[in-house]
Formats: sequence, structure tokens, C-alpha cells
Amino acid sequence: MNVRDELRSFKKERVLEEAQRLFYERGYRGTSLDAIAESLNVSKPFVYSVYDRKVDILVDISLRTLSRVIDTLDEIRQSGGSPSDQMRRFTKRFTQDVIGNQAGSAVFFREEASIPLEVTRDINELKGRFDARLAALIEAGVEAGEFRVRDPRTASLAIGGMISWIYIWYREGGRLTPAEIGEHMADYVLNLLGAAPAV
Amino acid sequence: MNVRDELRSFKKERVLEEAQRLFYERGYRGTSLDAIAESLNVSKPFVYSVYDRKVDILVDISLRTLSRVIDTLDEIRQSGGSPSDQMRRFTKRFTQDVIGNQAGSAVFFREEASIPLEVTRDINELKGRFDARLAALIEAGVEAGEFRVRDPRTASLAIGGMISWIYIWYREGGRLTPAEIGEHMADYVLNLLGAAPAV
DNA sequence: ACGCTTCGATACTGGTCAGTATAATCACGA
DNA sequence: TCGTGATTATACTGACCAGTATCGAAGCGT
Repeated sequence: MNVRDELRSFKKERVLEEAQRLFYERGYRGTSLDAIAESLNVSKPFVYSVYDRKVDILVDISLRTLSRVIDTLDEIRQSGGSPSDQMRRFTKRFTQDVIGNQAGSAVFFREEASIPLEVTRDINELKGRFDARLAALIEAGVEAGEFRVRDPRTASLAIGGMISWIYIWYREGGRLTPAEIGEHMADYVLNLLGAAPAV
Repeated sequence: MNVRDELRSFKKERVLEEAQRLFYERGYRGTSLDAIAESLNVSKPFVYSVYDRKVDILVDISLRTLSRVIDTLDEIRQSGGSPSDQMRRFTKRFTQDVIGNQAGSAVFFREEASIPLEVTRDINELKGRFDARLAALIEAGVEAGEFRVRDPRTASLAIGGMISWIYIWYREGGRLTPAEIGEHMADYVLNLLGAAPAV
């Protein structure tokens, strides 16, 4: 990767970052490209030099946000340990991811309707993959006798929702630190799964 | 209420219903008033005869959706019974509410950024009231020795999120009926709260 | 049947915005 | 210092849309 590409990549990153912030505050359709450009102290063609269409920015935000949690889950799955242990670690990591990328998470879940149809397929495929892998972890726990759950699919949706939902209510400087929230969530998740009380 | 008012009320209801459907599919900003009118086989001034501004429709959808769950919670609280029992009934009712008003729930949570500032205050006040009352129910359960929860506030957010989240994934004609989903959710919620296994 | 009132359709307006054509500027080598 | 290629700003265009003015039609009482 030469200097030119690095420069381009850096510009793209800055545009993405700023667009994400504005989409979070004003919504995708409520944010004009001029507003993004102005906020970066550049002009519209600058933005167009790294993204061909406005919607490409949204797609980028969405795919990154989704890929991140899938990567997190895969990483935890491959790291070994008991299902209870994996679930606890995953919950804490996922909680940090949502809080650390609150704007991205919010934009991803809110702007589903603005995403072009051909990309929606990919997104749904990824979403399905996430849910299936989380359900698989739950099933592993059931088989190992650690969890007692009647329907792993809905359990995975309940858990995924409970943690994703943090993007709705988390506020910086609130009563609890992100780490504390993660600990509470991990307790709730293991309770929900009927896990034997942890040490 | 005379005939004229009833007529007006009926028109308003139809406009709301159709707008909600379109907002759900295309987003608030992605739906023009002409599209709403066309979908009802009327013209724009017809819509304006019941709502002065486009955003009033959105506000109406949001307030109705939010009021409904608060009413549900209040009703359950006043109906008596043990905290576990109330929580189980509330979870099932809330689940049915979300599924029965999926479009409204989705629009409410997605379009927060499009709601005018002066209404946002009311909405946040109502949201806060809901969370506080749900937390109060959890505390009552803890005091009664039925629940074991370290932090009722985050538990109420986790529960509220887990159930609200259904608007994201529920699809009509799916594997489970709404009633079955409600049963599973109720189990998860009581587990989450560390309730002694129900009979 | 006739006038009066109400309601809604047609048609317009002012503003916004995604995307683009053109022109200016800058970096850099000769 | 001058020329060349890349990059970005200015300025424009075509489309869309919220909200409104005007006009016609339909209902209703007399």
C-alpha cells in the first residue's frame, strides 16, 4: 500500500467517522452531504472522492458494525473454555463493542429501510449467521449440562437484543461504567440461560 | 361527540394507520405525504385536514406506542398478585403488544432523531417513567425474596430491551406463534431475575 | 330547485439536496 | 521559473417534497 492509498484510506476514515456522528444525531436522510463536508471543513467533491454515493457510507457503517460483533463471537468461540465461560466473556465484549460504537450501532439498526435491496441480502445473511452461532453456543451449553433452555433460537435473540439495546439507553458519564454494565449483563445472560450460579 | 367529529376521527385513524405502515417500510423521511395520500387514494389536502404537519403523525405514532406499554404495566401493577406473577403476565402482554404493533414500535425507536425537541422532553419523561416503574416491580420482587438481582435499574433496561427487540426480528408466519414467544420470554425474564423456578 | 357551506382535488411555490461540470490551486519535477 | 497532473472548491442542475392557494363539487337546509 503506497502513500497515495494510505492517504485515501485516511480520508475515507475521517469521512466515515464524521458521517456516522451526524447520522446518529440527525438521521441518515436528515444529514446532507454538504453538512458532512462542512463539518469536516471540506467541500462535497472531497467526500465524493472517497465514496461514490451517499448510501455507500451507510452501507460501510452497517457492514463494519455487524462484522465486528460476528468477529467478536468467532474469536471467543475459538478461544476455548466452557460454554458458560465463553458466554460470560462474549457478553462483556459485546457490551463494550456496543458502547464503544454506540453511534454505529444506532445507525445500523435505525436505518435498515435506507439500505439498498441488494445489500440487504448480505446484511440479512450476516445477521442470520450471528444468531445461528450464538444459538450454537447456547446449544453447546445445554449439551454440556451447563444451561437449561427450552428454545436456544429465541434465547439467542433475547440475549442479542438485551445487549444491542444498550445503544438506546447508554449515556456517557452515567451511573455505571461500561465495565460495570458488562458485568451486570453477563450475570443476567447466565441467569437467563439457567446456568448454575457462578462462583 | 357528534357525527362530524367521529368522521374526522375515523379519517385520522386511517391516515395514521397507513402512514405508520409506510414509515415502517420506507422510513419517515423516505415517505412523502403524496405517497401516504396516494396509498389511501386521496390527495394531500385530505391528509392535512387531520394533521397540520407531517411530523404530527410521527409524534402521534410515538406517543401512542409508548403510552400503550406504560398502560399495560400500570394495569398489571394494579391487578395484584406476587411480583413473579405480575412479571410473568407483564412480559407476555408486552410481547403481544410489540408483535401486534410491530410497525409502530419500529417507527418509534427508529425515528427518534426526527421528533421535534419540545416533544422529545415528553417522550423522555414517559420513557423514564416506564423504566422506573419496571425497576420498582423488580425491587418489590427482591424485597419479597422472589428475585435475586444486584441492580434493578439495569435489569429493567435488559428486560425492556429484550422484549422491545422483538420488533426487529419477529416475522409473521415464523416458527413460533406470538403466544409461544411470550411464554419463552416470560421464562427468560424470570430466570434473568433469579426467580425460583416457577411451578 | 336554489343558495350556502364544507370539503377535497389540482396545481403551484419555495426550499433542499444528491450528484456533476468546470475552474482554480497545489505539489512536484525539470 | 515553468509545466503537468492530481485534487478540491465553486457553482450548477434536475428532482423531490412540505406546505398552500385556488377552484370545483357535493351535501344540506329551506
